[in-house]
Amino acid sequence: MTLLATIKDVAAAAGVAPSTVSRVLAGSNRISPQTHEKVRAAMKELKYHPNANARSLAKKATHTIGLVMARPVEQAFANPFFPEVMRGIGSALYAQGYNLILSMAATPAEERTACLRLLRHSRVDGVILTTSRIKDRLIDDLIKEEYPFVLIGRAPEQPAASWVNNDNIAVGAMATEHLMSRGHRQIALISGPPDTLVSLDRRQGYVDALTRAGLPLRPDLEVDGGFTKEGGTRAMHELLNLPTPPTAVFCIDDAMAVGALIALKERGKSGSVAIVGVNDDPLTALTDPPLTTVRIPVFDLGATAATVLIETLTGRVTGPRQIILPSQLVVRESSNWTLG
Amino acid sequence: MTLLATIKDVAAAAGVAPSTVSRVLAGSNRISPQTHEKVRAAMKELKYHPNANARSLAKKATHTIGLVMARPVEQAFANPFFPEVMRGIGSALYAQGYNLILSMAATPAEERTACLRLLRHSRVDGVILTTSRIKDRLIDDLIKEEYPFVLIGRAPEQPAASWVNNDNIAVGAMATEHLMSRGHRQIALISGPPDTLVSLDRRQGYVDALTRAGLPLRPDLEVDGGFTKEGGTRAMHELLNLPTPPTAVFCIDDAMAVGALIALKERGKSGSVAIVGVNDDPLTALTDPPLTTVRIPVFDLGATAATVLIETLTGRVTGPRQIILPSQLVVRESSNWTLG
DNA sequence: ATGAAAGCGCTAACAA
DNA sequence: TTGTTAGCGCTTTCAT
Repeated sequence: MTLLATIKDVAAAAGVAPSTVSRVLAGSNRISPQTHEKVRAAMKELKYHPNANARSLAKKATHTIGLVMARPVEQAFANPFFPEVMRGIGSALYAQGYNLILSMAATPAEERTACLRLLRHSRVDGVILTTSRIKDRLIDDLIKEEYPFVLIGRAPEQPAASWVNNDNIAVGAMATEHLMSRGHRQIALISGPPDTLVSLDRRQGYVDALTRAGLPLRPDLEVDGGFTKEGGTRAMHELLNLPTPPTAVFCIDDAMAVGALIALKERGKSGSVAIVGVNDDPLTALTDPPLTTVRIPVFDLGATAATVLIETLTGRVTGPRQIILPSQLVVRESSNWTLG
Repeated sequence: MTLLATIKDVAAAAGVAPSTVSRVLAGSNRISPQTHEKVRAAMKELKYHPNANARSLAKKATHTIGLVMARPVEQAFANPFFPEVMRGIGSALYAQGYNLILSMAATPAEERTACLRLLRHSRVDGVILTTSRIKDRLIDDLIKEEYPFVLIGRAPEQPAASWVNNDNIAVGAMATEHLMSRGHRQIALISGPPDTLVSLDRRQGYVDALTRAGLPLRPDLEVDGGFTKEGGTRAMHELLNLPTPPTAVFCIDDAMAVGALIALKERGKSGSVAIVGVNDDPLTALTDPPLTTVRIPVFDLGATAATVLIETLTGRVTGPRQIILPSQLVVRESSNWTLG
């Protein structure tokens, strides 16, 4: 602390000009081996470390990206999606020497102001968003103000946006087809709010699969579970109260699937209704019964988003990039039996 | 993007000097209402946003703190402790207008370099560490270089360090006493590596409780589960293979407790050995059987650490602060029966 | 209450 | 290959 050495101190100690030190720092090749050596020695001697703020100011770039996550408290981090996506982002950034500023917002409004603040104050060079809303004011703002960003999800109304997403329609189809292959015909859907794209897309896959199989859609079999465990429990009870309850349920997220399992247990019906979730949360392998689920490449989603953003920032890539990553069905006991 | 307005632009537009604009920005009172108004108007007009880097450079403070987490991949974020502690930190920082730079390291060595880099390059004003090792080189460095930091955990060898911790000894005692109250006398311990303080402290509570009750310590009943689910399963199998197996097991973390439950299920012994975990991971309520656990105030741990760090940075508090937060037993079915 | 001017530590032409 | 000289955008004495 006390008083850190500056580039001038190093220059003086090495008997060169500050700009020469700067060149050494930047790894310029237009520098003689001898001076390079002298400068390096002076740096070591003085324990010199370049000041990132000064550099950012001069270069108009921070080498930092922002990650903004808007989650109501109850969902927050209970859902392991977010930690895992962060790990992916972190690993890509680390590999490229970038830093990560994390901002956790409780509401979309907070998210918007926090995100714009980071960008406008030049604290970050670009941002990664995990929004999933169909209509997003923040995205409009980012495009209007020309800030670089990458979405984890997709933005149907904004063709100019870069994003990386998993194949949510395929996810829904995979889960539903798996259940049909086990003889089910009355397959319910526990989904999330209809203004989220994940929810819509996974439902679409469900609808597609049923339609292809010539099965009718039953609106009474579609319930919103709000992406929470409790919501899943509530939704499952609702379904069980139906005159003709489903024999299988596709839950578009593990948390709700786990909630559904609880409801079944409460009704003494464990194992009599097939359940499929999505995400492959590490703990779902040990639910009772172990949960069949569709594994999303969450880590890769994060890593890819970060990579795309950095490529955009460095100009290695121009124009929007849109990438879809594949998912994979993991069959466990909660659905692995045949109806009848 | 294009070209952002600077303080000079605002000054020109308002017909004042840049320093005056700066004063408005800083909320100085030595400024007339009229000029204040003029300046505010110009800012709005020009969509002015102060540049954080320039400010940091001039003020030698970033208003940003760093959070460095070292976790081998397998533990990483599977353990909900980290997301939750981050939420706590985030909420306190948000309230004070601070930013958070997150750095995820895979090894202690990476953690050390990443942390020191953040500080030395003046990217952050201070850091929060979640280390739990007894002897930590990073902490020595931080103290030597006089960087502000707060630990989540404790640092017995460094009385000058600020930290916030939960009452781990009480945690161990609580769990053990609960098991004794249900008639158990052969109580095993599945712990973590002996070089982590959490592990040692929770074991200490276990030892204390047994000793107070006049029960002997049986070294064969103490197994290292490495803080992972798989480790817990392995450890439980080991215990079950003993000539005199335990009737109850205190696992110092939920992940291992869940692993232990799996081992019991694999051996067809579910419900015949009492299990207690620590953390109250949201998903443990739905294990089979639901897990008794000690709830740690994880969010508060994070929020308090952030608050203490900011108080240190702003000089509101000087000298080390050391805070212990209480935990709470949550009895569920995995242990709630009496040995007969 | 306000302005002028000198930095904060680094980069980037432009010269030499 | 190296040095000189302006900035980058903001804060902060020191005057007035």
